[in-house]
Amino acid sequence: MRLVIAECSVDYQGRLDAHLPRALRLIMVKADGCVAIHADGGAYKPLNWMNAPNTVIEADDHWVVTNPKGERLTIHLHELVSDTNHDLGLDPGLQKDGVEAHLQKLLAERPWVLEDGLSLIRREYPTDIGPVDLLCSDASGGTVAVEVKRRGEIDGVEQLARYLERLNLDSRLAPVRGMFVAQAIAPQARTLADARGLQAIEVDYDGLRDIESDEMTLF
Amino acid sequence: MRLVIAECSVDYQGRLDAHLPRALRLIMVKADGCVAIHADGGAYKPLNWMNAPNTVIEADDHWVVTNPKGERLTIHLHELVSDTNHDLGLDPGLQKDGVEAHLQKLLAERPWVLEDGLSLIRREYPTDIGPVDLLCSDASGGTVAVEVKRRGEIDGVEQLARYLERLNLDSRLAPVRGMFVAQAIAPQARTLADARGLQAIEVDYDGLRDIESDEMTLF
DNA sequence: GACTCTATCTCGGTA
DNA sequence: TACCGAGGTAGAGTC
Repeated sequence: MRLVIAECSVDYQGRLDAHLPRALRLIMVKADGCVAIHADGGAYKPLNWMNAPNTVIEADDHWVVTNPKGERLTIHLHELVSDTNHDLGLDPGLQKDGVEAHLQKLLAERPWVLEDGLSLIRREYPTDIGPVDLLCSDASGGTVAVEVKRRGEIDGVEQLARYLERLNLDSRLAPVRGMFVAQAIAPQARTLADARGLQAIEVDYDGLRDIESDEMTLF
Repeated sequence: MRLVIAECSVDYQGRLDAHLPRALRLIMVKADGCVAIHADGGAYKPLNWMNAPNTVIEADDHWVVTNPKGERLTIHLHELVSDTNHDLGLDPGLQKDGVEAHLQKLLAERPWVLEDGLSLIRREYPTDIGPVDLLCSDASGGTVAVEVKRRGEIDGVEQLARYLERLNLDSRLAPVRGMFVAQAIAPQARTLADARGLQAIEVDYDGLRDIESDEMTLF
């Protein structure tokens, strides 16, 4: 990773046009070639950047970064303060826990915690407007579409309603009822779910994980 | 801006739990106190971060960054390679051109490019769930609600449908038809627009700008 | 402060 | 590859 501190001005032409007036900034060039221009504030987002894959052409007083999509970043270097380089090697990567994917997986493995007798037909059941998180069948053979969210907001309820509309056009599945599942459901989301005739269920993520680890220790 | 290159491992507990195994990385601390941990690849997004406002407590072999929301980032420093500091000062900021606001302005000035005979009633026409981008009247005196997006996705169609529902409650306007306009419309958004009886129209931003500059040179 | 919507969103998954 | 949805979305504007 190359770190350059320099007085610079920058122009970007690509998905939009943008210009940075002359000022002292950090220019970060990573091993994969991506370039980011940072000011001394404003969270982690750079002022300007160019992602890999790209080509950097370096002249005395300016760099031109281009990519295959035809975007172009031009950095004019007015005064160089510092220029260092460190080989960091490959990163082992981030381990995450507690996101929607994991919650969905936990529920797919034990749908009966949502309702007695519920069993999984398929995860990510496809429709022509996108996949339904879980398609299940209930104790009496009816079909249930389940939308899983980490936080249950109004968007998610609408998403589920859209899917149901589509699924109910399929005579092999109809009638399908909807179940909105989240770790926490906002009051407005619950109200909308009620109005649309959808069940809204809060689940305890840590509780599910405990069930998982209990099941693991059985074997 | 402080730049630390170090062999480190990192833990984040907050909106989710995340862990970074030991490796060589860049730790960037900006003047406003925000912290970002970068690997030598992977675009501009850091592996882990903590935005301002926060508090950094620095011990010999580890840092603890906490914020008022109760999130916590712990950085264990195993081996320090480099530690530098530069005062960059305030940044004059980025100047942008070509975002949704501009596209909306271009269309407001010449709605007839969307449909022959279309004329503007008002931009940002208010409803009780938010403003409609453009409210227009067509050649036969009917009312048209236009939603403008840079990229047309399913959310935008849903947004337009909600506005129409509201507008059609107003007997002075009803019936109002909907027009979904974007530089590029996703297939699923088009499908949903069709199902909702909404027109989906792609417009050429550069073409609109050319018309604008042509009009400018006429005067 | 709360709500809404944009974004050069980024990033991961999948067909 | 293109497309879709999630995100510790962040950030800006409005009420």
